Amino acid sequence: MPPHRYTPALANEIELAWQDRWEAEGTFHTPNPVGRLSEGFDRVADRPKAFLMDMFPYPSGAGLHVGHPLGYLGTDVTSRFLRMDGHNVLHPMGYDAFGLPAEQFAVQTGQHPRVTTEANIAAISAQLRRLGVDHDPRRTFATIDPGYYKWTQWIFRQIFEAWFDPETDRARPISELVTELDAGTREPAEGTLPEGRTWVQLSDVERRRVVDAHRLAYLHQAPVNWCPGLGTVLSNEEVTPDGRSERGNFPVFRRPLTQWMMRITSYAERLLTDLDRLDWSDSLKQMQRNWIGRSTGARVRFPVSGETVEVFTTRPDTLFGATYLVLAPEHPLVGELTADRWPEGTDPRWAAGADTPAEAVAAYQRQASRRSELDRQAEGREKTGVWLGVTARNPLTGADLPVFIADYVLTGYGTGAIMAVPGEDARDWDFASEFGLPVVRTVQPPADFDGGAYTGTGPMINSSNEQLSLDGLDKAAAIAKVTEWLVATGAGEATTTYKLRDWLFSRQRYWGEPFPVVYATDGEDADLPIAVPESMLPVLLPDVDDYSPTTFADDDADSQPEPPLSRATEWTTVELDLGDGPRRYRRETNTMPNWAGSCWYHLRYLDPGDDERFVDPELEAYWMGPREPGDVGGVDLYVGGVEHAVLHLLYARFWHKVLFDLGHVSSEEPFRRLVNQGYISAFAYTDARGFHVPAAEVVEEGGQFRYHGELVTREYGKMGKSLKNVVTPDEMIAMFGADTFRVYEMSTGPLDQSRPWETKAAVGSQRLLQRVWRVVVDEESGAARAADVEPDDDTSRALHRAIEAVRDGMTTLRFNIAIARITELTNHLTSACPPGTPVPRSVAEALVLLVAPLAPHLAEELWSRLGHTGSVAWASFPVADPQWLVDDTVEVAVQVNGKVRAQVAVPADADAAALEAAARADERIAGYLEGATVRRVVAVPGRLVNFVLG
RNA sequence: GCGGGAGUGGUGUAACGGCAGCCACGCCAGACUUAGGAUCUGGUGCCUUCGGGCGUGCGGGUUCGAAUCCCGCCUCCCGCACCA
Repeated sequence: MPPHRYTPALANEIELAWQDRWEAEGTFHTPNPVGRLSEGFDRVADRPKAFLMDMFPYPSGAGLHVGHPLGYLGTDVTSRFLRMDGHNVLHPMGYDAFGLPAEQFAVQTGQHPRVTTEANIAAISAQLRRLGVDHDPRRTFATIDPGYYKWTQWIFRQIFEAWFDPETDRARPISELVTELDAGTREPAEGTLPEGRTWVQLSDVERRRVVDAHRLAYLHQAPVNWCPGLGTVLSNEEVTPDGRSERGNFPVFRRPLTQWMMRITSYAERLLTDLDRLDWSDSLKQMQRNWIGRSTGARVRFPVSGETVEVFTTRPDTLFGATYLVLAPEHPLVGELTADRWPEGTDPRWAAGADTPAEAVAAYQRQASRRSELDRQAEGREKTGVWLGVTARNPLTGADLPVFIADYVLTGYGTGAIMAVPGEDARDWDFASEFGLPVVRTVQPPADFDGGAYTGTGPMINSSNEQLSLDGLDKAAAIAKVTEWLVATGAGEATTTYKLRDWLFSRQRYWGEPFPVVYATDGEDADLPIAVPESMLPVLLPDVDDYSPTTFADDDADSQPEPPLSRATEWTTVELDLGDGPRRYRRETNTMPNWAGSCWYHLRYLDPGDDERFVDPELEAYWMGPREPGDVGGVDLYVGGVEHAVLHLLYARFWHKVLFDLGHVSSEEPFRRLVNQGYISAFAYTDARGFHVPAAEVVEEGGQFRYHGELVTREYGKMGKSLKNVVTPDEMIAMFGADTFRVYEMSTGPLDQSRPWETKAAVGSQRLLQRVWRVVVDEESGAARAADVEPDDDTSRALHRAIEAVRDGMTTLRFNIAIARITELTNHLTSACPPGTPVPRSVAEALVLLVAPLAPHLAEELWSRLGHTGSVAWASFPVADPQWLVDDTVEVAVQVNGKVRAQVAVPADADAAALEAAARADERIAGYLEGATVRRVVAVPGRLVNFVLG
């Protein structure tokens, strides 16, 4: 073997040396325009900025497999490209380190979660460094750092001390609400005043309750997802569709409990409409739209025995067809409406075998609360419910409508009550069939319609009386007309509703951010939260002996949450002076959910050491501010997995908008452009018993797969320990070096595409880098082959075409294209400049610059062997000379009736007439045209000629 | 059920509406070698009577021209799902 060949051993040597040098020289220190990190800013002051970010990892003990770095490498290549192309690039990395896995590990081992978490962070950080990523090491942090979560608590305080003003459609400080309430210029929001009282009549404590009910972060007793198996409550987003916990797969029950909530629903409309201003994939936007779930329709009020039941419907046009009402079992009016006894002749199906309506209702409510969502599904969609023993009056027809409760109506969506129209709604039809309720069709189904609920379109029928006629109208016209009637008679109005619910924000866990909240220990205000003053932040997480929340039997729905912090008794009670003298308080013992820390970390990268502010407004404006009026601003490229499509991304957008409203940031959105990287999947193999065998030891023989000679079955799926198919970056680096690993990982497809892993295919990337090396370095002597000679025209054309295509691939995140064009150029140079001949310096240098973002260590080494002393990371990326992008002559296809019959060479600037003449001159084409009638000639300069024969 | 996306060689993929399969893996052959999981060179969609013919899931349409645009099917992937 030649002494100076680019082998894996040499690659490793080069890589380690350059990684040390980058660190020592601070090559990837990104200067801020002002403040602590501004040293060196003059070097980049005239550059445009680019802020690139990855979704930061959770430091689990398992470390990284080859799938994890895909996105990190995508941003790294982009970051390096943009730096070379004249941007001031910010590409930081941090760790999302609070959360369940670390806590569970702590519970098992008795070791503090901080210890294991920090060890895991160190391990992953070393793995990332070995990949050669260009993160600014000064900007890294973890969400568990007190210097970070101090500001998470500070932001919570901002949200707590704010309310949403529906008139201006934005959050405002709560003090402004109090001022307006005191001045009488604003009425408290609906439902926040005690019955029959006004603001001026209230005591101080009563006023505090009213104000608290307006806050964006508020305590609320409501049905929540209680998971006895985990000993904690969960957000809707953390519960799977079959009613189990996303983590641990335990049953989840709906239980009324007092918990912290965040009023994200106030932002539903803005979260929805601002999606249009973002550069995100359509599918991702659609997922958020579906989650927000906007529906337009009407509220309609139905009188029921002295009360009013308000329903939400998207089909007010079918009001003539409403034949009964259904309330959710948890609806607040159920108790009041329930009749004392069953009327004569009550249908036994409606009474469910109970002696009185109250008994039937109580039994049904109990059953509904205990039934997990899973049970509901297991029973299919069979409709159940009971009658309350009362009827409502249809405001339009005056008809009596029996009022039921049933669990197919959900509390928390719309008004938690519906008008049932069995003729046009499948669920209502099923219920009506089950309970023998009448059906009135109000939309004419087509002649061949074979029964059931008709949900299609058609002219209105059976919809007329002395008050109103909708007959013959189409859906839109009928909705408009009936809505007008509802408003005129006071029976309802048009409205919009959302599927999005407020965000359940407290958890009964140890390993999370403590709330900066205390309560008085006695008095009538003892249940009212008080925010800990800014000066007392952070509220540090205390040490405890036992990290586990009290858990219960999976199915113990009646159990009560007992957070671990409630056992830290010397922490939970505290004497503070909050302005009115020292007083004893008890601390909030819930902690924040895992999502809190990731809601704002993009802002903290701008200067994680700032102890005065959560972010310097000047830095925020520079790195994230809008580029022109109306621009949303935000991170320029955010890359991460699609699994965060609704949870993290919705929460982070919400927090960012609150901070925007309160004037703390100038950007309206956190992430301007977002790309979901694909997944790397892998083959796994099972033996005859169905057990997984080590994938690395399986060999293919004639289309069959064998493990130690034994026939095995191939499966395709995730990479995982249990499937015995994990490949780690460390293994790849040992086998090939980090640069080969990077190039291979980037060469297998566009960044957003999923792809299968195939370790042995990486030799292709290895060969490419070896050829690049050989073009620049003489393998025998180790000397650079570059010489000051002019490249020939073919080489210049190959070079400049490659430059153009590589730039395109880099900006569109299609690194596979960039690598393919680099390969073509390299292959050209390999044959144009065989060993022993000189390589034009301008071409060799350009090649090194082209590969630098992809294989940075190799590029640094070659750049220095070419005589440069500075880092290639800061060299200028080549720009294509347009002169070399066009050929003097081009080969043009000649078609006859759309089929290619010949190639002719013509000058590149030949016009249509010249093209046609050249084509006709071709012998073969002349043969085709002879004796035929040419009906039409299409000649596209530079592309082709097509003769259409008659 | 509703919504979104995708179907191209044995594999990963590439093609401003303009010569389908760039670049790789694999495979075949050769060179250099004591050897090769090294390196280099060439070949590799299918059929063929060697003229050519057929090929981008299937069927239609628009167009001089369709992998690409439109319509209808089929298959696969993802998300949501009793949301009134």
